[in-house]
Amino acid sequence: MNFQQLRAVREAIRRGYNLTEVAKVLHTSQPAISRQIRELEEELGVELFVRAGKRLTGLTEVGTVVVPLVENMLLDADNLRRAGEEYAGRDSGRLSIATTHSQARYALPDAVRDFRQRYPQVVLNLHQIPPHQVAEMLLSGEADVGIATEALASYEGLVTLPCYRWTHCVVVPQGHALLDGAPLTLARLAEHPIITYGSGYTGRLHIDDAFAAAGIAIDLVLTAMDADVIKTYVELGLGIVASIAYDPSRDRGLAALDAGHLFAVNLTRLAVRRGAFLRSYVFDFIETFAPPLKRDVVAQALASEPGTQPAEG
Amino acid sequence: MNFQQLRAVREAIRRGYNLTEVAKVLHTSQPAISRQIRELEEELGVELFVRAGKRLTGLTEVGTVVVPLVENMLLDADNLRRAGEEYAGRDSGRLSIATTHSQARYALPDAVRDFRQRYPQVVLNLHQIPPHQVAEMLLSGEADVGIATEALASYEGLVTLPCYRWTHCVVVPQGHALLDGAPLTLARLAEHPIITYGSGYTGRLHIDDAFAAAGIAIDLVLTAMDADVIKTYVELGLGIVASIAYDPSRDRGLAALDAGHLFAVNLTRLAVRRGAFLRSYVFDFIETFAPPLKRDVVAQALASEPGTQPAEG
DNA sequence: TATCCTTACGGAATTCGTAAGCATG
DNA sequence: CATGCTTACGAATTCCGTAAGGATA
Repeated sequence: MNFQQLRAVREAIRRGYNLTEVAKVLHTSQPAISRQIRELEEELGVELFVRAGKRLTGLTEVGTVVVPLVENMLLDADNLRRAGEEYAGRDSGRLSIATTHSQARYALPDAVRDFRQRYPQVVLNLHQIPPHQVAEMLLSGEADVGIATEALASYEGLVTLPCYRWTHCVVVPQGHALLDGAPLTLARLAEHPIITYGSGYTGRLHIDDAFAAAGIAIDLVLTAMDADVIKTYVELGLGIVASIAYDPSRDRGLAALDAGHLFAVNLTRLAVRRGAFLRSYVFDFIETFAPPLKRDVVAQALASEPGTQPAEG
Repeated sequence: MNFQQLRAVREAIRRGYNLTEVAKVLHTSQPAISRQIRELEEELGVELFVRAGKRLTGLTEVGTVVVPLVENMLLDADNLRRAGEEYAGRDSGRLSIATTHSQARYALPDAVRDFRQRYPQVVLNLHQIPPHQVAEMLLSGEADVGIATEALASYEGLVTLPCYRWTHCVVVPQGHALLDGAPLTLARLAEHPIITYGSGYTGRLHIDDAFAAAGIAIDLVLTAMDADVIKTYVELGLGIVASIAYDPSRDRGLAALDAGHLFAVNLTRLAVRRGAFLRSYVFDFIETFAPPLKRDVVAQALASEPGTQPAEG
C-alpha cells in the first residue's frame, strides 16, 4: 500500500472513473494508474471498483466502505506536509478559499488585498462556487477556508465560525415610487415586480420566509446568483440584495432603501475542515477578514469535538 | 512520503528512539531506518527528532505536533487492510485482546473457548496487562478489544460499552470466625488482617471507599494483582476478591461470604478504538462475551461521536 | 570499549513509460 | 472507429543490505 495508489483511487472517483483523465491530473501515464488501482485491489484482496468489461463504472460495496479511509489518509498526509512547511518557516504556500459570489465580490476584497500585501509568496486561490458546494470543497481538501451564508452549518466534518451579520436592502432606480419617504413595508414591496437571488443564495430563504409569514404573494420576475446581475436588471422592478452590495458612488443610477426590519438578519459563516492543520498565514487571513476570529479562537474550535460548537455566535 | 517512513517514525518513538531496535521490529536493517526517518524529515523540511550528536533522544516541537497525524495514517492503513480481509471473506486474521488478570482468568475463558472453536484460523492474542495500560494498547492499535473494570472511561479516542456488573466477596479459610452465620459488616471485617487487590486493580477503589466512608481503618497485610495470589495467602487473614474468582469446587479449603452489600457494584467495560474497522469475528467475540452487545449496538457506538455515549449502561 | 547512528556502494526490486492489443459504445 | 483499459517489455529509478566510519557514554 502506498500513497500513489491511494491518490489514484481518490482521483478515479473524483474524475468519474475515467483513468485516462486521472493520469493527466496526477501527471503520469494511464497504465500506471491502472496498475496502481489494480495492485491496491490485489493487496486488499477485494475489488474496489465495478468494472463493465474493461471500463470502470462505479464503486463496489467495499469501495464505498473503504473510500473514507483513503481520503482520511490523504488529508492527513496533506496536513503533515503543511505542518512541515509551517515549522520550516517557509513563507510560500497555498491559501485556497471557497466562497460565493457575494462574499468574493463585496466582503472579501479588502481582506484579500491586505493578505496579498503581507504574504506575497502565498498563492491565493479564490474559488467562486454555489453555496452548497463550499462544504464539499472543504471536506475534499481542495479548499482551506470556506465562507458563505448558507449551507455551511450541520456538517460533522467542518468547524463553523460566525463572521458578521448583515441585512438586505431594496435597490430601485432613481425616481422610483418607493422613494416617497413613506415607511417601507412588505406589502408595498409586493406591489412591484421583484428581482432577487436564486434560491439557496445569499439569504434568499429569509426573503421568502418574510413574505410567506405575512401571507403576501410576490411577483418574482427574475432571480440571479449575484447582486451585480440583479442591479443590472433593476429597471424591470425593484431589487432585493445584500446591503453590502450597494455602493452609492458606483451605483449612481440606483437608490437603496434599508430593509433590515423586513427580513431576518443573515449570518455569514467561515468554515474549515475539522482537524485540519492550518498554516499561520491562514489564521492571519481569517482574523483579517473577521477580527473577532483570533488565532486561539479558531484553533480551539478546530480541535473541538463535533457538537460542542455553538450554532450561532 | 511513504508508509515505511511513517512506520519508522512511529516505532522510533515506541522503542525509545533506539533505531537499532526499530530495525529489528520492522525486519529491516538499521541504516534503512535511519534513511527513512531522515528522508521524511528532508521532505518535510523539518527535524522531527532531537539529536544529541548522532543519537536520537526525543521529539522536537514539530515532532510532537506531527506524531498524531502519523499514527492516524497508520491506523487508517490497518483499517483499510482489515476491511479488505473482511470483504475478501478470509477466515484468517487476528484478534488481540488487552485485559486484566481478573478478566483473563475468570470472565474470558468461556468466550475464548467458543471463539477458538468457531474461528480456528484466527490468531488470538491475549495480552494480560495492568488496567491503566489497556487504553494505551487500544489507542496504539496493538489491541483490538480491551476489557477492564478500571481506567477505561474518559478516553476520547475509545468507545466504551458496559459488559456486566459484579460484586466482591470475602474468602476465608474453612472454620474461620466470620463463618458464624452473623451478618457480615465492615466493622467485623476490619477485625481481621485483610488481603486484597493492589490499588488500581479490580475494584480496589470501591473497597477503600467503603471503609473510608464508614470511617473504619483496616489492617492491610498484603495486596496482589490477582485473585489467585490473594487466595493463596488467605490463611494470613481474610481476602476480598471478585465474586467470580471464587469457585467452591476448586477452592475447597476456602469459604466465601457475599459482600455485595458492603462495597459498591463494579462495572466491567469493553472498549474499542473509535472509528476502528472491526472484522465480523470481532463483533462475534464481543457478543459471545457480553450477549447484550450485539453487532448493531457495537457498530452504532463505534460510529458515534465522542460524548454521545452513556458513561454507565 | 561498546553502543549507536551515518555514509558509501553495489545489487535487488520496484516502478515507470512506450507500444501494442482488445473491448465497448 | 474512437475511446478507454490491459498487457508486455525494456529502462530508469528507487530502495535495500553490507561494510566501513565516527561519535558518545
